[in-house]
Amino acid sequence: MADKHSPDPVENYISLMRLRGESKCSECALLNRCLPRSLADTNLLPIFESAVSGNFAIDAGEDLLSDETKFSLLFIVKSGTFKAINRINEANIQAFYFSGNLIGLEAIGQRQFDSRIIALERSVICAVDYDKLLDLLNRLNQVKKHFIETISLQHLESLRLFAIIRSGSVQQRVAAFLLFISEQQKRRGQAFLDMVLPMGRTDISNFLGVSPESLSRTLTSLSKKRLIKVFNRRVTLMNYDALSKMLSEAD
Amino acid sequence: MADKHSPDPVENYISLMRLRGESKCSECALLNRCLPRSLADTNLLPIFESAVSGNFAIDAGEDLLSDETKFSLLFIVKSGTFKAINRINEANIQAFYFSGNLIGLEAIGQRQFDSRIIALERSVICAVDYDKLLDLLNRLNQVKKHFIETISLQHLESLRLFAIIRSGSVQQRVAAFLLFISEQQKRRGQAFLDMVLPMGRTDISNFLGVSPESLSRTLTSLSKKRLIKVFNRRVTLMNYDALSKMLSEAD
DNA sequence: CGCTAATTTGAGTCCGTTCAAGGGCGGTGG
DNA sequence: CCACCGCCCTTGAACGGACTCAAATTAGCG
Repeated sequence: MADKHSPDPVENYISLMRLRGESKCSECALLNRCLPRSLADTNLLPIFESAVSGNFAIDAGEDLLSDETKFSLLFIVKSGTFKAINRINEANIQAFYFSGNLIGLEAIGQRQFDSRIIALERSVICAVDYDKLLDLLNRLNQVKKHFIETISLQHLESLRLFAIIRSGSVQQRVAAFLLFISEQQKRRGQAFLDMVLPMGRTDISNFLGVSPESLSRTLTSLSKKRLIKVFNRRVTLMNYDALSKMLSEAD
Repeated sequence: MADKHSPDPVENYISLMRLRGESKCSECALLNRCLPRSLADTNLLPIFESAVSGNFAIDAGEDLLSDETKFSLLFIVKSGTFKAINRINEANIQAFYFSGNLIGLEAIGQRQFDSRIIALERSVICAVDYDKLLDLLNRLNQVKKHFIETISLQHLESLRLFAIIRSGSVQQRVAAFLLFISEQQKRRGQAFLDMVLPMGRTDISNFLGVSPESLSRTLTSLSKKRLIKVFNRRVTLMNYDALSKMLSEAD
């Protein structure tokens, strides 16, 4: 397969992890949107922290893990973006992960990842030991609740994206994608009409199940309709409502 | 919207539930494939059973719940089949649920269902109180593990179906669907080459994001290639390997 | 500044949809 | 038991959107 990615991601992150000692949730900017959010300002936070293996940075284009990585760590994206590509179909992007997202929820059940996870830009990751976490849940009832809810919400989000992308025209898919990215930014408390796509056109088109050419044409078409403005990877939503309406309308 | 479905599903299943007192997991044929499977032959089973609200039957075409139903119960399909259709796009089938599947995992996070769930044939449902279950998980460590793994696996399954359906041609989508159904049968311990589709052509085509005509043509085309045999809703896989290969090949 | 890879644009083709009509199955009532 | 009817599924023909192939332009990077 590809020869560009790190030879042994598993070993890699363990060594990389040592580059940063920072694993204090109390000092993490993400705390109030993360699994232990209910523990802020309580004396239970250190209990959760004992499951945190550490933080580390990863460069653009580097693999976080491969489809042969055994599952033992859950990753939280502190900053940056990742893409998941499938082993079976290289040209198939399974998901994107943004700041605040958990990576590995789909791997819990089979104790094995089934996709390569690649950083799209320099990113920072927090690693949580799953077995330790599972044990701690009994003492951290709120975290138990949040954890299960998080998996559920991520599942729901997948289903919704699924529905839109499956049934719509290229225009609808692209609109849905832009709104999806916008939603991610909003969740992070950033401006949601002005955005910089962290991934290239090819990645987007693969994700949408569309040819890159069709994507390109659609973007210019939406620009001409004054619904968006495109400048390379910088996209501005000029008419949010009109874009939203496109999703539910016939065509 | 449609006026055919039960006026108030929430009230409905509570009354229907009384029709059957059977809520003994120990007497359930599904036990070894269900959440409390690790508790079989232990004295912990009654603890789990205390979260089971009851069993009830539901007729073909009836709603199990609507998109306005507040989430409080998790449903386990004891027998039969269900489809989930989206509120926003009536013609969009979000998922199928088979014997052994859990219904409601996507609703946990937002405490609200977002699709109508309709029985495709006469089916039997087991209802579990989610909050009770959550409390019990501390005492039932194995169930806690299984429960989270189940959500994870269901999520993974969605992602995989998603990937195939999104990227493939109609042939690939149809092949993937047939293999998916086959997989379900296998999981249930039934013959997996010979199957009866519980849903109509329109439901399948909606699920695959394809016109009913295309689906029909594809089925006859696959028949002519001797890959399958179709007789109404009865489908036989004549060449399992060839069908599998179709998923990964270019076209 | 020049290279390479990514993106855009253009033209032609094909696949899947749409629209329309014909069959077949199951249900209902005589 | 059989005839009728409605619905679902299949088949056919024509259209259209998205893909493919090919070329030009642009961005990113040393």
